[in-house]
Amino acid sequence: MTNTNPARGMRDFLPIDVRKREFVIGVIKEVYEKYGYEPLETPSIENLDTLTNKYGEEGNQLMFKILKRGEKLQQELAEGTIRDEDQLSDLALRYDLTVPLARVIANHRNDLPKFFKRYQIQPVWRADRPAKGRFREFCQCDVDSIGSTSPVIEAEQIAAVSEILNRLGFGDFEVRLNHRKVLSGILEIAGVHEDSHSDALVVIDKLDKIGRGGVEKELKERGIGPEGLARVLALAESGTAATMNDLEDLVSASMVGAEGAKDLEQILGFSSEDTKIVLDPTLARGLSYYTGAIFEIRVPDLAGSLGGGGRYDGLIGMFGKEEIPACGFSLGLERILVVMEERGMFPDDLPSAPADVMVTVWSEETLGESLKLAGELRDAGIRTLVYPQTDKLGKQFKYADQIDVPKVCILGESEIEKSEVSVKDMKTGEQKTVGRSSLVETVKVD
RNA sequence: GCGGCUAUAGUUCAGUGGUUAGAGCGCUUGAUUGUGGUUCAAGAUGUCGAGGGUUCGAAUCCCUCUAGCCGCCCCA
Repeated sequence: MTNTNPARGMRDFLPIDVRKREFVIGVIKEVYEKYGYEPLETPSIENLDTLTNKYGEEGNQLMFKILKRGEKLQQELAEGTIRDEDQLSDLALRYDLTVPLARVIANHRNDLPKFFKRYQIQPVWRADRPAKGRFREFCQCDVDSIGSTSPVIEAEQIAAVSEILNRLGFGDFEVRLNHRKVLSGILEIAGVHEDSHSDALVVIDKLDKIGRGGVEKELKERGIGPEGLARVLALAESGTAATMNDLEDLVSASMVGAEGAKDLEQILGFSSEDTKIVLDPTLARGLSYYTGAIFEIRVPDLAGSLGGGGRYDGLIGMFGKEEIPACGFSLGLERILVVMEERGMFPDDLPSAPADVMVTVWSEETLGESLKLAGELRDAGIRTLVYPQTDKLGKQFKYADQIDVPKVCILGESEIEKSEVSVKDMKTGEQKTVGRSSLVETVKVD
């Protein structure tokens, strides 16, 4: 027998799972729409060139690449033009929704408004090792604003995401906020050579996890000198939650650093006091395209984040046309679902039955009559299911019970004779017989 | 990429070297030829994850592989 499990890190969604996903997606869409973001969809597959070198080394490695096909591949193999692994593929599954968006913006600049706000809820793929809340196919819920460098954008996105999480019932999330320019400033002051900045950032990001000793070791491994080391470690000492003043002090000696701090101050100024925003000078984020503010959503239950994002003013320009500023935020649907599942946060009224009413079948001869009755109920907007074959009534009821249908219409010999229907409420066990004309009303009443 | 745990019926799991591998739940049938949930009776279900090894004898011990879960790294 063939293995019936889905491929590693992929999942099947049974009806109840889909209901839960759709409930969360519904809230997300509603809020995004309310803030004036427009829907966008892009293909699952992109040209490999579009995605390569946009995310940093890690991203290149975790991309699902698609083999060249047919004659093209055969020919190239025969000719020996393919020399390494990279040349075997020309397409890849998208790794996130931001880079495809940047491609769309560069491609459709003239068809889109000057300031373009879009949301996009679609799956992305990463060849990562599956873990709690991490899968190889997962759904990202992105919002991005294109065309403006104003910190209003960041504040608005933080507000929208916070509203979503509040509406879903998360009371304890916090938005962690930092700025790539603040990080650059810190590194500049620390005397870290610009070439080592990205390496150093990766290490700084780990401060809260591997501690001072670990950071010292890793910085050394990455060839960052002792004088830089001391300054970067001072950052570790400062802890992760900083005040605006701490932050300004930290970077005052650097021009870029000060710019970043000023940005953050404005973002905070534009944000509601109800939102818990924590300045975290050690937050770095792995994706290489960020240039300005960066943020992340944390909850205590998860080692990872519920979502993250930031400003990427240079990415669209990488597609060879205009430089266009942009900023975005991504919520991880499965992260949200994992926590909601653990905490039992789903509402009780998620549909659990495939229909509101089931019609029984008495015999082969009356099957048509049952179908006709179901048609009448459906015309009245009632979700209706017909037991698909003749069977003992007991079995039909047992099935109705199993699938959790609240009401059953019994259309038996005697009912048909008198042009009546018996309606049984499965919860109370109550049953009454009514004329066909008043059936819809009877079924609709709770 | 590193470390740990797990894999036995549809499912959750018990079974730590000895006859024919068990239980709860679920499933099938009947009590009940027009009525589910409760009850009672009967019944079916297994390549013990795969492959190799040790042994008179392996679900059980050893090795390899595969898959899943939990930490770490990284990420949504």
